Amino acid sequence: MDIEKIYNPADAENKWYKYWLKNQLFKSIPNEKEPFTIVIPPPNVTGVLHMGHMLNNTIQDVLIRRARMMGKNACWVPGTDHASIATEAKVVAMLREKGIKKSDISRDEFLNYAWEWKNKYGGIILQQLQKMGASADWDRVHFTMDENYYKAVIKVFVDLYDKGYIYRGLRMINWDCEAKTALSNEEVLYKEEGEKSILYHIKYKIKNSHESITIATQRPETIMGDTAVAVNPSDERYQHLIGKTALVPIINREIPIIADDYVEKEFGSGCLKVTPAHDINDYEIGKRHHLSVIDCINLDGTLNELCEIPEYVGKDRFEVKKHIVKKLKDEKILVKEEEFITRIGRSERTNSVVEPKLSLQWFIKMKELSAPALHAVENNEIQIHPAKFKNTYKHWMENVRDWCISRQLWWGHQIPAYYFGNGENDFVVAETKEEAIELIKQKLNKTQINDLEIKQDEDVLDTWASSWLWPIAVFDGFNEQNFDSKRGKINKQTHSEIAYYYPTNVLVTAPEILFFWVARMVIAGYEYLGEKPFSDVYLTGIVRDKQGRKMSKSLGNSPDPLELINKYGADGMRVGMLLCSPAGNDLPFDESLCEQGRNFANKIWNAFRLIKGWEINIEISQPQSSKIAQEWLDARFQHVLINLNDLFAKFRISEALMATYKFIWDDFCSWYLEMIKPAYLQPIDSLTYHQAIANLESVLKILHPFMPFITEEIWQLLLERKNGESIMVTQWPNTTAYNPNILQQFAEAEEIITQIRNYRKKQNIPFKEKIKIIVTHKELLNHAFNIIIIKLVNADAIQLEREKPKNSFSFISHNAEYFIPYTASVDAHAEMEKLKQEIDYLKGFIESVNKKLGNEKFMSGAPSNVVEAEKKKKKDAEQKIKKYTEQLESFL
RNA sequence: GGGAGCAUAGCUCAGCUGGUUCAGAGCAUCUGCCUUACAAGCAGAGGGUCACAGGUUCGAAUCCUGUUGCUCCCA
Repeated sequence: MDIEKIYNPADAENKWYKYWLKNQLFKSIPNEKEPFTIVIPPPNVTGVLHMGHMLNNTIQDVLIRRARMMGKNACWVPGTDHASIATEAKVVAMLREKGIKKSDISRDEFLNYAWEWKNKYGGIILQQLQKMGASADWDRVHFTMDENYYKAVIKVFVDLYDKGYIYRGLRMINWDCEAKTALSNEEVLYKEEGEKSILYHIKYKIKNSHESITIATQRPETIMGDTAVAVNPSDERYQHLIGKTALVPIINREIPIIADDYVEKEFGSGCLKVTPAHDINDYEIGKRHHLSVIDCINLDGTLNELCEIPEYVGKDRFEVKKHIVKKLKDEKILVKEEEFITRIGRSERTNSVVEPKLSLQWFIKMKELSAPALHAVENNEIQIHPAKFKNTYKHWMENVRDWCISRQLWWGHQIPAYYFGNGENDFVVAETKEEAIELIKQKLNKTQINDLEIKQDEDVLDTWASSWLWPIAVFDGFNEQNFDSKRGKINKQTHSEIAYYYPTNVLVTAPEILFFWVARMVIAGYEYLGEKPFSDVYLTGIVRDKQGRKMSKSLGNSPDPLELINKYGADGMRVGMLLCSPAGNDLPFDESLCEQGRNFANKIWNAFRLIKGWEINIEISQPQSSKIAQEWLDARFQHVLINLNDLFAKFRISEALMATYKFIWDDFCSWYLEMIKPAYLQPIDSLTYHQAIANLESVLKILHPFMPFITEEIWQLLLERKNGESIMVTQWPNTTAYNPNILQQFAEAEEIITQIRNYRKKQNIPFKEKIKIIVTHKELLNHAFNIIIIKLVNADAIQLEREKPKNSFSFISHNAEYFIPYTASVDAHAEMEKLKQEIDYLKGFIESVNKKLGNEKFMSGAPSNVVEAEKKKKKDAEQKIKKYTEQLESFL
């Protein structure tokens, strides 16, 4: 067979991915096997594959492929997330390019465009995942706005409302005046270095007094919303003013001067104007002091009539700011302008300055609902890897806040609340309009309500309020037949898919969404099934560039994963990704890691090429060296396999890969293949050949989860395979008892070989030149690996001689002394110097051991095995000294 | 401001309840080699006051305290 010298991944990848699909090897349907389930963290439909996805999905694929080989019914459910805000922004931008404004079209028209957009671009990322070899069951693709999923989300809203967990309440929210939407905290960005702003010191007159008080603010445009002035209760400067009344400049409204601990004495003038409608802290102060709330800014950022200054009404907040500063200056009320650095919140999407705003929003009460989720992690029912995130999770859960779930957007699940009047309670919550009408009738005690105009809430739900149902909804867990709407629970046993796949096994995701998503899935799982959604949570690292910056589209510092795949192969890329990714740590990604992966692929390819290139001669019998090699490799493989299984169990994926890597490169290629390799152009015996093939097959199996393509390619070429067969459905090797002695013997041989190779190198003895090895102890002739030593260092034999040979290089390995007669002139002086140094070192070593052994406290305090070990160290060192001394003497 | 975590070789990290797995791995670097599977390779080598300062102990990278520096979360 003519095999390419260099592995070419592109062809193999296409070929085998198609083959896997064609033979439905990723497909999972419930059967008698034990399930192993992973639900994908659904990527945004707006997304294209980035390095974070790559890492995340590679890990999932590794886990799922291994589980499949372990004989489980492996089910990896793929899908995407509708990403309310991000997608709506994309669609709005797309429309803008076409010259269409969102405000000019109806909700339905907009949604048509949005669906069109989703259908066109929403699947790209899933196709990209196929390039990296994702073995997901593509018949199970889900989308958070699929018909059934949508219904589930609405059902859950209604259910939680009926259970009393959902309420409508006034809250200070982050408002994006440009996008006219509420933002969650995580959608508000702050520049790391802060932003320059000006702190204005403004004089407020005191009522019935000639005195005034100077407040400091960076938002003079909100003074018309002031309802108090606050000072620190311990601030001596202002003691006498507490309880008096101040006058808001320009409009002269009377407001109290109050004392509150929140005020920092050192900041600004130590005196704070309180504007509860426009600042979150002020809002809290306002609540403590029962202040009124004057909301003088409109949703679009313009001022309204509540500001009491007609010329400002309808003007933008920033424009008003300019006017007001000028006016205050003119009236000499503005006494100081001070530059300072502050954190200004900006909308992630529009970059506009976020306006804190009081608004009626929908909330989920979290305290009670989340209690089981807290306990599940506390008592390790759900394990988080790495465990250090357990604390973070606990802390968040213990201080959980109510969840604002409404978003002022169109793309998403429209809130199923129906209003029939302007009163605060003139609404009902129902899954359909028809049901809503029935409820309204009941509420109003009427049989006909034709005259009423019924309007559904305009807002949609936070995206997380749909994706938190993901592990249940992808199995259609909320369908009518199995959802007990009286209890608000899913009947697990009557639902074949849920009963089989739920709870899933592992969730692989980024630590950033531990709360937004992971915690909430756990909450939903316990609420609807009384059970956790997954047993293990594997938190990946965050992929960063070499400078430690997070990879992001805006920075443009993320390499295109598809290009990396083109360059290094999907397998190479996967290895590169995994090599640098211990769980939960940042991983500074570097392309050279993929290169390492590619090189590794090539290494295996060439091992295959070597074995396949051998010519078999059935006449010859197996040499002893190959027999030993096989025995050793068997033991070594078992040793590694046990370790590997353990690492997988602990989710130490990058270490598992490294263990596999080292086994293949060092043990299999560097040692085993060299041990059995026939002399140049010589044929190999049949037994060794077939053992080598079988060994390579085992190697490919443990490598398959990491490098699916090349392992399939070689596996298929290695032996004749039937159509439809694949390495991915072969059985993961079993662990069996193994002989640890042979590992020890190999370690000894390895040391001897290394010593001899070093000697050759130092003396410049070419490998072709045979050397002689002499021992003086008969039992050394019995070492099992002697035959291998002879082969690998090209010696003619290991000979026994009665006398220690003079004029020889000698070394000690595991208390055995070996001699190699000098072949050329050797610098005797240098050799003696080296021996002397070695002896000096050993003497010092013995000295330190003696100190320990002479220490009575050590002798009585340390366990006996430690004392024994010290004694042995001493003895070994003494023997070495003796031998070196003899050698030294042989030079004289 | 509150909380959590981290600091070990040039880089990325292992190192469990203190003691032969105790200072380790991979990459990078350096030195020889285009040796007959692989130069995307082979054979070797160098490289660390385990952040700093104390303490506990017969014994500390490991436990305790403090200091410094970094990261994350919440406000």
